[in-house]
Amino acid sequence: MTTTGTTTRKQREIEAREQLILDIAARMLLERGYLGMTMDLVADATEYSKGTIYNHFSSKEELLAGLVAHTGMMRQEMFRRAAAFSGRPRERMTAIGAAIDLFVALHPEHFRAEQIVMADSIRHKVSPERQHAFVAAEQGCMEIVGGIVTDALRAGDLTLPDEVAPPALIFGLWTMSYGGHSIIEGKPTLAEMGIPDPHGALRRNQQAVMDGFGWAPLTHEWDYENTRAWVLQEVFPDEARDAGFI
Amino acid sequence: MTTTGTTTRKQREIEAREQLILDIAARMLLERGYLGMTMDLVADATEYSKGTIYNHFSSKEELLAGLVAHTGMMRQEMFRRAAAFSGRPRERMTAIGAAIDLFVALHPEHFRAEQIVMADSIRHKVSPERQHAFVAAEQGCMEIVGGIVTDALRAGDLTLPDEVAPPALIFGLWTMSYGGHSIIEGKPTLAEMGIPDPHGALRRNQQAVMDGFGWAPLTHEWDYENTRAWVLQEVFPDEARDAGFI
DNA sequence: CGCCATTATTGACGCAACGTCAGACACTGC
DNA sequence: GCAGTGTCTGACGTTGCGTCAATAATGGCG
Repeated sequence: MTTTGTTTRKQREIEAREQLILDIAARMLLERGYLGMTMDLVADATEYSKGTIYNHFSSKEELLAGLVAHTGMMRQEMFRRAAAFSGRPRERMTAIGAAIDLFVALHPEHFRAEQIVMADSIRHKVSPERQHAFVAAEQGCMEIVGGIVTDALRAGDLTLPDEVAPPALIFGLWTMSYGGHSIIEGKPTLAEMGIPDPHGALRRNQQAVMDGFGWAPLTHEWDYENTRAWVLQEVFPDEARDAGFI
Repeated sequence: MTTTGTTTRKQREIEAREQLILDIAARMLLERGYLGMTMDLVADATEYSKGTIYNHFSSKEELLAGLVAHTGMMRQEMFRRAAAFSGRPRERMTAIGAAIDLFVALHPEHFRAEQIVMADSIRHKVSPERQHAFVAAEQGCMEIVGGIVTDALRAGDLTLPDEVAPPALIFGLWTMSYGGHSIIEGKPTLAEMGIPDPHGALRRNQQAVMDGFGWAPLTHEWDYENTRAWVLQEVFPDEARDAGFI
């Protein structure tokens, strides 16, 4: 038998199968919810037996955690590309916002899986290694965004009061983004409540947070919707097309 | 047999039992999570049989929805009292923030139950009546907050740009609050990420949103932490004591 | 090529939890 | 006391998670 590099044919087969399981589980989670995603159905859909599925993921919780870790890494990669956008720090933060919107559109199962996995009762069944995988992705995103804030402080575009540390500002944008996408996903009646374009409202509110901390240039001095359009076109052309954003 | 008013002894017994079931289910949901809250255990803990539990709630999902409806009504009541605080509109909005913090501290199971119930796969198993119960509570809260924004606009404390409707501003505060409490609950490692006081950071960020829309008086012109302390003491003395806030 | 050791795969099985329902039970009016 | 009405019960059918003994595939070696 020949091997290519350091991986045998068998190892590559196993890796491909793991990807297949994740893809099918993701679709099933979206279409049928957590309870509707049964290990038997996953086994059937992949055309492997239950035992084989359990060789990859030792429990249903591990499989979910695998989903979160996988999409979490993709998110970090999208953050990295967004942060590399050349422009003023607040434009780069706007690019991060665009990246999140795209990410949510392309991987709508991520937040749902994350919410389930984060519940204590589920999380303590997940192996430390896999937990570390998605915690690291989260930390990575925080650090990327933290770098943008640092650049803004250095450039003099932003001056935070003493009682507000940079991570606290990031926390504000994070909470709004997280809550916004959770609510948009969970409440189909926002339009009846007077919010016909929740995604637009979310963007406008995130700009308001930055305005509130005096992060230059302010909303009325700069067209950040234009920056966003530019980011979608230049940084994420493929993703924006796939998500139907352009 | 004698009856008091329009309710028989039996009816009152049933009502008290429903309350008992809800209390025990809430505690169990908190301590053991959604999967750990089994109908058999609820039956055991209440010292009734499973059949009797199912006379009150026709499924586990209905029981969960019952929890959400129950605490949702309590939340609406707390919003009502907070909005009645006498002060400038932005102070009253700050009072709403304090009410939410107290509510989350006193009923930590609410958001968790709500997230579970809101997943499509669960929600479509819940009876329309009970769904209406908690949608109505949500709408009620929105209307109360909407009234405060309207007052602010009338008083001239707030002027929104054309593209931002009042519900869109409320949406911003809502998403931040929802996401904030979800994240605080779900991520035990915020301190390691540089956010040692997430509740404080959340409050500061919500004030930033209002600052961002120019809602007078701005943060640097008014001590809203002081307003909050006053609200806790005057409007919610009992709740603040129970939650350990004062 | 044929043989055996090792590894991978399978699906029937044990167990736990949801929801049901036939029968036991309690209460009321006569 | 007794019939009738409404309430309560827990054993049972079903489904889904996770296991493991049996089976199949793989690969090294004479």
